Amino acid sequence: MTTQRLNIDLSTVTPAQIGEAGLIPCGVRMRFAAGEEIYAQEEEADLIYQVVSGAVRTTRLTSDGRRHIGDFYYPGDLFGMEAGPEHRYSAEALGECEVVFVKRAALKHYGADGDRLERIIWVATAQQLARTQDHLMLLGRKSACEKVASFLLDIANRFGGDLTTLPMGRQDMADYLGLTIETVSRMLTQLQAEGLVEFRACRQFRILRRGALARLAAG
Amino acid sequence: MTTQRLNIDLSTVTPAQIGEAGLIPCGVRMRFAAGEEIYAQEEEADLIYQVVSGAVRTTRLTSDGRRHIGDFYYPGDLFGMEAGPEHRYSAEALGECEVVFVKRAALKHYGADGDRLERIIWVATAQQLARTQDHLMLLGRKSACEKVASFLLDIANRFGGDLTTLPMGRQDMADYLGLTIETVSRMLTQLQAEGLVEFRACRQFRILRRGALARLAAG
DNA sequence: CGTTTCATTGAGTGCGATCAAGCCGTGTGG
DNA sequence: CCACACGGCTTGATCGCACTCAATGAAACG
Repeated sequence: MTTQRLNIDLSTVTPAQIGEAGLIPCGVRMRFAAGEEIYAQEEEADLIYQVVSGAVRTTRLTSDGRRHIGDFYYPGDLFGMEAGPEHRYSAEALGECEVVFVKRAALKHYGADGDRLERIIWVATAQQLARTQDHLMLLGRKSACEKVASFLLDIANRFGGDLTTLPMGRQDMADYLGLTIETVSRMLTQLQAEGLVEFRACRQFRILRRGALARLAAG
Repeated sequence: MTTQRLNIDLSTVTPAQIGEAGLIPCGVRMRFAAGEEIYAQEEEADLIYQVVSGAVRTTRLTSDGRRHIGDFYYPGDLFGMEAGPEHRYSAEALGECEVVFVKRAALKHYGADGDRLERIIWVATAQQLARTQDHLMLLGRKSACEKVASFLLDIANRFGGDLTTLPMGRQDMADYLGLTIETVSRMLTQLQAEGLVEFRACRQFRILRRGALARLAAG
C-alpha cells in the first residue's frame, strides 16, 4: 500500500461533478493490491473515498459467517459515507486499485472548496441510497434469473461499450445477489444458452439481445 | 384529507433533534385516512415529510405486479428524501395518520432555521441509508424465521414498552420481508410455539425471551 | 508439469411458494 | 339477538426453485 500526498492549490480547483473530478484534486492517493482491505467494519469513519482506478467492494459478515456485499464501486464513485461514527461495512480492493480520500472533519477549514466537497458528499450519499433501494427490490422480489440479468445489465450500462469485463469473481456476484455461486453459474449458462448474452471468457461478456435481457431484469 | 397551516415565527424555533421537533414547528400539517396515498411513485419530489402520528409505508410495484415495501415510518421519522427529482416509491398511510411537510426548495429563504432543517434532512437521508443497508442484509442472507424475528425485534425496540401493537397487517410484513403472507404467519406461529414471543391478538405481541430472539435475528 | 484456485455441471434435498380449505373477528341486516 | 357475509389470518398439502453436496473442468501460477 503506497501513499502520495498531492500539493494542489485548492483555491484554483474548478467546480467539478462527482465522477469527473470530485475528491481527486484535493485528497490523498493510495494504492491497494487485490483483496487488500481499505477500511474495516466498525472502524472509525472520518474519511471519504473515491475510486480512481480499479474497483472496490463493501462487505459484511453475519455472526455465523454468511457474507453479504453492499455494493461495488468503480472509477469516479465515492464510498465510505456513514450516518454514524463507524463504518458499517468493510471495504476491499477488487484487484489492483487506486483510491483518493479526504478527511471529512477537515473540510470546513477549506472554505468554498470544502463546501463544494461537502455538497458532493451529500449528493453521493443520496445516490447511494437510491442504488441501495434498487438493490432491495432485487433481493426481495426477483428470481435468480432476474437477479443475474439485472446485474449484467447494470454493470454493462455502468461501463458502456460493447464488451464488458467483470472486475469480480462468481463468489462476489453471488454475495451481492443473495445467491450461491452455483446458482449464479447456472443462470449465466442459461442466459447464454438463450442467446441473451455471450461470454468470451468467464469475466468477459457481451449483451446480444438487450431488450429481452431488460425485460427479464425488470421482473 | 385535511390541511392546516401553522403560523409560527421561525426565528423563535429552538434547535431540535430529528424526532423531537424536526419539521413539526415549521411545516404544513395533513391528515390521511387508512390506505390513503401521500405521494405517488414518479411524482415530483420537492416535499419532505415527517410523521406526527400513525404510521406510513413506502411501496413499489414491479411491472408484473409484485409488491415491495421499502420501509415503515413512525412518529418523528422523516421520509420522502430523494436523490433525483422524482419519488422512487409511493407513500401510503397505514391506518389513520398525521404528517407535516416542508418544501425543500424553499428552505434557503428561511435563514438559520432553513439551514437547520437542511442539515436535519441530510442526516435523515444518511440514517435512511443505514436502515436500508440493514434491510439488504436481511433480504439477502436471512432465512424466513430470522427475517420475522428481526422484524419483531426492530419494531419492539422502535416503540419500547412491553406490549407492542403492530400498525401493519401480514401482507405488509410479507412485502417488507420478501416473503409470502403464509410464510410470515407460519413463522409467527412457530416463534410463539417456541416461547420466544406471545401474541395476544394478531396485531399485539410481547417478547418473552429477548436474548434468544436476538440470537435468531442476528443470523 | 504439478498445484491451486475458480468455474461449471450433476444429483438430490429442503425451504419457502403456491393452491386450497378452514377459522375468526367484525360489521350488517333481518 | 342471531344469521350471514366479508376480510384478514391460519393451517394443511403439494410443488418447484434454489441450496447443498460432490465431482469434473479450466485457467492461473510457481
